[in-house]
Amino acid sequence: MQENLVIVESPAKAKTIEKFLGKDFIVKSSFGHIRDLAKKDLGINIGEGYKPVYEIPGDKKKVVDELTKLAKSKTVWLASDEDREGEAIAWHLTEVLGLPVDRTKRIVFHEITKRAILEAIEKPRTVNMDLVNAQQARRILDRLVGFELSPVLWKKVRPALSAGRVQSVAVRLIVEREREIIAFRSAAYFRVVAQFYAAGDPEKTLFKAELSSRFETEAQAETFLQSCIGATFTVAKAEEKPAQRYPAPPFTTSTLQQEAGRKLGMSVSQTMSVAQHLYEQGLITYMRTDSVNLSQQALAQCKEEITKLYGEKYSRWFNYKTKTKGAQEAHEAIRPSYIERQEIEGTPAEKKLYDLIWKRTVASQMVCAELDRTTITIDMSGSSNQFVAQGEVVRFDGFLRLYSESTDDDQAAESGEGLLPKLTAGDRVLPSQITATERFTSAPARYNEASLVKRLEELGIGRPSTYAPTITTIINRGYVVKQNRDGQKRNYAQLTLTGEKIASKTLSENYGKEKNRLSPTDIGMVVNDYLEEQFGPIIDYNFTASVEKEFDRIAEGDITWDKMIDEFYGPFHKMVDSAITTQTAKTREVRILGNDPKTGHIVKARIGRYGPMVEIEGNEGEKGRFASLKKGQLIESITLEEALELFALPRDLGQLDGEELMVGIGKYGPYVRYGKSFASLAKTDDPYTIGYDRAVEIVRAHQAAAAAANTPLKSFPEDADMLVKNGRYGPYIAYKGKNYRLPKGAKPEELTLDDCLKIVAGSKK
DNA sequence: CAGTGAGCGAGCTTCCGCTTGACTT
Repeated sequence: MQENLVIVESPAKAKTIEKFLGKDFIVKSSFGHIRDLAKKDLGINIGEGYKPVYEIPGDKKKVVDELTKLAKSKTVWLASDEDREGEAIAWHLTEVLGLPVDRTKRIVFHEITKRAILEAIEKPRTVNMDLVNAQQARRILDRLVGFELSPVLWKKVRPALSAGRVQSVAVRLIVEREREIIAFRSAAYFRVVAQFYAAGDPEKTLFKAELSSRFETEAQAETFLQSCIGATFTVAKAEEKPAQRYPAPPFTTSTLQQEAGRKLGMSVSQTMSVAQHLYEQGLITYMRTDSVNLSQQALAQCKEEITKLYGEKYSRWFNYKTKTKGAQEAHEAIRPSYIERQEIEGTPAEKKLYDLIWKRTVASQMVCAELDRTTITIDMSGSSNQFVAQGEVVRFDGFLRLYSESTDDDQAAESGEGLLPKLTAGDRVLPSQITATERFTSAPARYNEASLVKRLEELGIGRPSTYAPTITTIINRGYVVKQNRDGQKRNYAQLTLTGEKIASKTLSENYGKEKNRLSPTDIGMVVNDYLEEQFGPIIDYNFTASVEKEFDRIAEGDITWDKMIDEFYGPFHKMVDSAITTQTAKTREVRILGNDPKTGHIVKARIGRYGPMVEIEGNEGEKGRFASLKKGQLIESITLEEALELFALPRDLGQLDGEELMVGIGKYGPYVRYGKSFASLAKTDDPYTIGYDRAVEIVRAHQAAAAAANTPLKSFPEDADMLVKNGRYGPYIAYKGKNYRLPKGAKPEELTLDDCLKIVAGSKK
């Protein structure tokens, strides 16, 4: 019979720790928070000093019952995480389990190693109420903001919307980036690159050098190329500087999300779900962390592994310090549980993510890469312009042997050059070719999920456990869409000087192609503008940082939580009152796009009953024509041309089997209609351009699928009511008007009537 | 379910952070 009960937050952690502690200890998990503010209403008694009303959510009752039972006969050790939230969990446990706060043992450790845990057991403390109060203040403030702002939006904009300290800033970032893009005007310029070789080099080995100035027009570029004819080129300066490159620190939640996005193309929530699997199998440490710290044990294992793989000179013992604003460091960095395990079994995604974590962790303990950076500056006769060649040579690879971090900046790759010839000042070089290429300044990039997380983290907004859910929320509320955009074609000019001849040609390229980028919707923009206007201080980028400072003061015991909340709530509630009594948000604002060239009537855009739309006004007393905007189009930025295109639907494609074939966009996306049946277009089909043949193909496939869906996978002569069908979520059982899912691993074709009846009976609770 | 472009109005929606499964026809 165990004498001791240790309570941690995560069940996987409980299992590990139980092994370390021996049979006098039973280790259980609270599964995170066990109590929260009442779900209904505000859950805060404002008149009674903001007294919180706590309740145990339905799905936590079972855990709490079990813990309560176990706690009765044992010494309880509260081992929730060492941060504000963890301290609050410990306190809620004392309250709910009826334990004395001043005598219950509270222990903490930030690495899950036997030594760390045994040490923690040696020196228990008690619950730190100042820290708990800081958490209560955080919780109450978030509830006040969320539950007072959201109803204002229901009233002034549209029902079921939401606002909050974190999500509203996330939306704001995306809206402001979009406005930068809308306001951006691309400018063309000419960039000149020469291919030189050293005079007297029999091999004529070419190297590239770029002109330090750029030209605004093609004429200027051409004049410059003319001036190159017959000019002499002399090395003015050749510098070689040693440089070092450092490995990146081990992964936190945010950096893991970024790298998995860039290198593996995984979404933020995919990354978290795969990481969760790895964690549950004991393969990696906890995946929701803001710490870059590695345990002594992990450091030692890295050293051993690096020495084994590459030799001791590649190893460097280095522990990183977390710089992130508001980091709470309750855990280690995300690393393999056992560094010596270089590969794992699992799904392809699990293997790839594990490999990424393994490499990043081990590389963080490797020595710097040693580089030589060479810069050669070249003068030309008759001109003050200079060409500059830059080269980088890796003298010693160090950590690069294993891992190199990706960047968000696609253009960085363009500039990296290799080896340059050995040259000294005064050396002559000869141009083999000089080209002037038209380039264009580009608008700032839209955020993707990971770069948004990165930005939020920099601002200290949100926590590792909320990054993925925050993105889901702003998408679900319809504030933001994640989508791909096709690139557009554009032409650019290129002038090439070879010998004494300048050739000119026009080339074309694609630009602006985007994958999984976030952009605001019209509603997102309206809500953002409204919040900015009425609640500016709350969605200020520094709001979280400034309240965090207050929470820290509460944690230090300098101020009381209720006073802090009171000082916040007074002015905040005034803003709410004034917002409710003043004008509504600008949901009905109309933007005039121009005139329809066919009728001369005004074309305008606004938010209608069914979302954003464009309208061509009708004649006096007549209705106009309406069309919905496409996903990703905005009232603020749609052009007349784009608007007119939207009226091309529905399109008549001709006849099939004596029925009309029409293509349109309905509530459920693009469709082709034949007679009374509808078939959805594939994602890759464009309703504006789809042809007759492809439409027929879709109709035929739809007819075949409909026929297949009506044929059951399996039926039984003994019982006509029992059918195994194929549905959206795979095979299922249909029996007397109800559907039942198959147990995991069941093969539909092998099921007997008896099996099916058992499944039906078993699913009834 | 498959084109629409007001205004009678019940009752509902909502926050952030901790943690995992359960479950969708």
